[in-house]
Amino acid sequence: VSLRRQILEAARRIPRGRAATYGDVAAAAGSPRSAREVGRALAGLPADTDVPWWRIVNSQGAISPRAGGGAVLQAALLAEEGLLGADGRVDLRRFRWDPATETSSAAPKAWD
DNA sequence: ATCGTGACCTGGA
DNA sequence: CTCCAGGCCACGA
Repeated sequence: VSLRRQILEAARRIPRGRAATYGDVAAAAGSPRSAREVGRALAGLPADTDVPWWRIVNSQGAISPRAGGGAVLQAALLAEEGLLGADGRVDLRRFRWDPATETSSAAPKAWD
């Protein structure tokens, strides 16, 4: 369960207004190749978890098609944080979370 | 303990 | 855009 805990701890660090990919979280958890395990860990989260699971999307910036019933809620939450683009996907170029920048609102570097 | 199967993925063709 | 194969981990038999 160690890896799973690592994953959840990493996911919990994602600040508001930012999103991360499954791969990012896996890497932050110390297992870069376990993106799928991230999805599995999220699937088992309790409803009252403090983990911002909705900020985790796939490498395309899209909500995982296998996200189950939570997909709709996820889209709503992402939209609320202004992360969702017009195409229904997160623009990772702008909002991708950098594990190195701890809490900070660390200036999301300007994009263009 | 081993073995087989499945999973909210990812990158390449 | 779709299809294909790889790789890591957890779980049940």
